[in-house]
Amino acid sequence: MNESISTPDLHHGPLYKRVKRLLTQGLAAGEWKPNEAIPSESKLAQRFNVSIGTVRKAIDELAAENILVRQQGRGTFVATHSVNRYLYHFYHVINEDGTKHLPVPELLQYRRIKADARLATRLNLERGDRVIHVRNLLRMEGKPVEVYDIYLDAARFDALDRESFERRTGPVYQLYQERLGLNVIRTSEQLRAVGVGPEEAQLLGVAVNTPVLQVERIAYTYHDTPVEYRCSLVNTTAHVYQSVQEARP
Amino acid sequence: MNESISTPDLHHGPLYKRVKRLLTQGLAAGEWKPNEAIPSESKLAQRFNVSIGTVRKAIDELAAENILVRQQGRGTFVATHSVNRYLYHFYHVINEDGTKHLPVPELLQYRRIKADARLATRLNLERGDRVIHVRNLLRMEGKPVEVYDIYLDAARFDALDRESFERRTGPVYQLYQERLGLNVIRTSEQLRAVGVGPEEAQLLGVAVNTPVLQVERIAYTYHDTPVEYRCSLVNTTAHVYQSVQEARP
DNA sequence: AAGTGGTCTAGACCACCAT
DNA sequence: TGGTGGTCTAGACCACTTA
Repeated sequence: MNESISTPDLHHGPLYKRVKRLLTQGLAAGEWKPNEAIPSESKLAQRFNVSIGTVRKAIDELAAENILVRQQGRGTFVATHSVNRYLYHFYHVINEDGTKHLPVPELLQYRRIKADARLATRLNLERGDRVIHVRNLLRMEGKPVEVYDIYLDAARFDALDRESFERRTGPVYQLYQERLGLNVIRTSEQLRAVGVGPEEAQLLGVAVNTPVLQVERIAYTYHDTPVEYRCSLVNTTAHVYQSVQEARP
Repeated sequence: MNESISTPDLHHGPLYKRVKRLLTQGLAAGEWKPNEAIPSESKLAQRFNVSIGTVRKAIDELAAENILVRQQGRGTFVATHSVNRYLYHFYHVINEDGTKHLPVPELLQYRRIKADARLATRLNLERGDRVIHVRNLLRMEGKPVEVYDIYLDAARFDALDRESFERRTGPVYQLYQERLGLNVIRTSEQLRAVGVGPEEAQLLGVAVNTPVLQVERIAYTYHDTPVEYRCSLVNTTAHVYQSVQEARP
C-alpha cells in the first residue's frame, strides 16, 4: 500500500514531522512490535514517497527520544524495556558509592480497587473506575531499599493477574510491553522527604518516622497518555536517587 | 585564518564531530561570549572547509545539549543562564500544585576555607586548596524553602567576592557566566531524605529533625570539568522536586 | 556479496528577521 | 532586500552485519 503524502502543503508542518507522526502511529498501533526491526530507511522512503534524508530526520528524533534504536548494518529496532534500558533510563536509585545493583522485587499485594479522586486525575479516569493496585518490595543485595504501590487502569491492564506480577523476571515495564504491547516512553516524578509510617518502616527495616524519599511517578506511553501511577518510599540511608541534567557530549 | 581540516582521515572520527570539537574549543576559549552570535553556518563551512550540512550536524548536537541556541533568520547564539533557562533546566523545586515561582536568594555566609578530602575529590582539587564557601537561603513567595552551601575552587573563582553574591539579581550560574565567562552546561545530583539539624531547621522554619530533601550537586562546564559542588536542604512540605525522564516530543 | 545504517556533499527552495 | 537558519532532495561513498 502506498501511504504517500498527498497534498503537498495542506497538511501542517514539515514533512519529516509528518513522517515521524506516521511512524509513531505505526508503533502505537503495534504494526512493529518491541524488539522488531522497522522497515529499512530506503523502504520507508519509498512507502512515504519522500527522500531518505527526510526519513532519517524523522528516525533521528525518535532515536533521540529512545523510542527507536539504530544499529549500523542491522537495522532500526523498536526499543524494549530490557533490564539494561530500565536500569539506565527509569530506575534512579543507586548505591551510595555510585554503583548500580539489580533490584529484586517481592510482590506484597495485588488487588482491585476503585479510583478515588486522586487516582482518577492521575490516570485520566473517572472516579469509581476499576483500578489494579500492586504493592512491591525491592531489595538490593538482599537489603530492602524501596516499597512501592502501582496503580493501573484495570480496563487496559485486565490481562495482568496476580501471577503475572509474581512470576515476572524483569522490570514491570517489560511486563507491560511483552504482555500488552504497551510501551512506556516517558516518566515524570515528584520527590519529597517524609517520615515513614509504621507499616513501611517495618518493611524497610527502619524506625518509624525515619526520613525516607517519597517518589510519585506518572508513566506515559505514546501521545502523552498516562498509563501508570506509582508511589514509592525509598530508604536513603545507604542509597541515593540520582538525577542528571542536560548535555551528554 | 583558514582552519581547514588538513589530513582527510588521519584525525579520528567523523568530520562533524571534529567540527563540533573545534566549536566547543572556541566556546571554552571565549572566542564567542554568551549571548553573542557565532558565525553563520556558511561562514563556518568556509572556514572549516566542509559543507554546510556538516556544520549543521555539529551545531545540531550543540543545540540539543543546550550549549547553542538557534534562531531562524537571526543566527546561532551562545546559550546564557537567563532566569528562564535556569528555571527550566537546573532548578527543579516547584510548588506542590505544579506552579513555578522565582526563588529569591539571601546571602547568609561568604568565607574562604581549605578543601577537606571530600571537597577535594568533588572539585578535582588537592586537600588544602583554597575554596570559597557561600551559604544562601532561598525563599519562594516569601517563605523559606531551601538552604544551600556552595563550594568553589578559589583559584578559578577568585574574582567573586562577597559583594558579587550579595548584589546579584539572577541565578549564580548567570553570575559565573557574566563575571568569569564560565558556562555551566551539566549538573549531576544525588538526592536523599534526612532529618534537618537545628541550625537549618531554624532557617527553614520547621521543627528539628523534620524530614527534608538533601540534594548534592556537582556542576560541570565544557569537557566534563567540575566547577561547583553544592549541598542543599529543601523543605518539601509545600514544595516538590520535579524530575522528568526521556522523550520530549 | 548484499543490505543496512552513517557520513558527506551540493544545490534548491522556504520561512523568518533585519534594514 | 539580503542574510540567516530550516527543509528537502539526490547521489556518492563508507562502516558494519549477515549470510
